[in-house]
Order: sequence, then C-alpha cells, then structure tokens
Amino acid sequence: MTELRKRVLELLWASGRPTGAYELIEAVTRRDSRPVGPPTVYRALEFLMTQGLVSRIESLNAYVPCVHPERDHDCLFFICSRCRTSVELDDPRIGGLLAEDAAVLGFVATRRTVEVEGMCAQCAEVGAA
Amino acid sequence: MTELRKRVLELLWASGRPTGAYELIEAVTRRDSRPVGPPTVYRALEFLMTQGLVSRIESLNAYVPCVHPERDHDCLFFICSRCRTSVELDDPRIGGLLAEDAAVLGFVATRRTVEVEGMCAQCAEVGAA
DNA sequence: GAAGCAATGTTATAGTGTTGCTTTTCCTGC
DNA sequence: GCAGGAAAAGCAACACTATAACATTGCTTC
Repeated sequence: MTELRKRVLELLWASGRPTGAYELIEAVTRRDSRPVGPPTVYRALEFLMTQGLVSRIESLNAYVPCVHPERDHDCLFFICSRCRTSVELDDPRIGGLLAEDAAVLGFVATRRTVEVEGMCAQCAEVGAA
Repeated sequence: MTELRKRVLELLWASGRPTGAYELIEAVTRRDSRPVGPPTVYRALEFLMTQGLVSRIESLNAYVPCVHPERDHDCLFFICSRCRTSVELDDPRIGGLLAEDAAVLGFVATRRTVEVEGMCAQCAEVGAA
C-alpha cells in the first residue's frame, strides 16, 4: 500500500458516495497540489480493486470503497438515483442462486455485478425524484 | 417502430453478441451507405430499451437484443470473456431476493443490473482463456 | 554502482456518450 | 391539397471515461 493508493482510498471514503475516476483525479491533484494524470489514478483504483478494497459500480462508471474488505463479498449495490449514494449489501443467497444458474449453463463464473437502482428510504420519504 | 430503429435491432440480432454503440454506428453507416452520427444510434437504442427489446450490458458498455421482450424479465446475463457472447437467463428468484433486500432497506427499486462474467461451457471445455 | 523491478509520471489518443440546435418526416384537421 | 404541430432524425461540437506507449524514479540485490 503506497502513499498514492492510500490517498485514493481515503478520498473515496471521504467522498461518501460513488465517485468517478476524473473526480478522483481532481481531488488527488488538489490535495497534492500537483497534477496527476488519469493513468496514475486508474492504476491505483485497479490495485485497490484487486485487493477487494474498492468496487466499481458499472452502471455509474464510478468507484466505492468496500465495506467489508476482509470478506469475499458479493458486491451487491443499491444505488439511489436521487441523492447519488449507494449502499453495499452482503446477501450470500444471491451468489448462491447465480452459482446455481451458472452450473446449469456449464458457465464458469469469475465475477459478478449486481446493482439495483432506485430511491433510498430517505429520498423516497421526501418525495419523488 | 421506424426504419432506423428496426435496422438497429436487426443489426443487433445479426451480430449475435453484445455490440458497442460505435460498432452499431459503423454497421448502420455501412448498410445505409451514408454516415450516421452517434446521437442517431443512441436514440434508437434508448427507444429499443424502453420497449424492452434491447438491454444494455453495463460491464461491457454494449447492447444486446432481449430474448423475451414480451416478459418483464430480470435481465440476468452470463457473459463469456473469451468468445464475447452472452446468454440471457430469466430467474425470477433473483428478482425476488433483490426485492426482499430492497424492502429491508426501504429502498424503492426501479432497475436491476445482474451480470456474471466468466467462461461459457464451450470455451471452458476448450481451455483457459 | 549496475541490473532488475515495481510504481509512478507524461503525453497522447482511443472509446463512449451527450447537448443543443436544425431539418425532415409524417400525421392530423381544416 | 395544405397549414400546423409533434415526433424523429441529422449534424456539429463537445464532455466524459479509459488506455496505450513510453519515460522516469526509487528501491533492492548482487
């Protein structure tokens, strides 16, 4: 874990919501008071993802820190399209069903993406988007 | 359903695998022997998606025709990273679990993305990627 | 201190998607 | 037939996302 990687992870945690790569590039640039290029941040993100510290939300082209890095979690995300937050959930049953379906197809799974878009409880209370 | 939209859908079916928007732009351009811009194809895709005739595969930035347009299906995809094909499956149990989890969170879901990457049966037989 | 290696820096470019506005098409009612 | 209007498509420019290719740094090992 290098300085740069730590910084990217910290900024992700500080953001509190799924954050785009270019937003991170700006944030790192500001914080370090020197320009960082896209490959620098993308490489840090890639590393953090291989370590299970960060997940990519495909439907947003954005990145979030993982809540339970220790566990081999299922990366199940609920994404609020109003307040732009996301909640990570760990429901092993989903993985089980997907494994079952994969087995029927003879499919060898290596990665799962499960994302649900909608409105979180708070936003749903306040009113429609 | 206009000519253009029909053409895009036909090309998607003809492709036989998840197809990128710019690939479709080229294909339409070739077939019609005149240049078509990105917005044209993106709008057609958007229409086809609202009609349930096409789904977007987020992890590939690609589009596929839906197998069961009539049903309000769950858009569960198994994507082979070797031969680049994808299989659409309809497993209502997944949607059920996701609805259950959403309910616990008070989350109002509007859209689901469930994608599994790996190797299809044929490719797994042949050997590692 | 030179070789080797992992990480990062730098520049340029590829790939994906959208905005804003104009033009065309097609339908509808007169 | 033909004005009016709405939906669709054309078009140019641009914004956002990601990677390729190559140079540099800094540390380790011999």
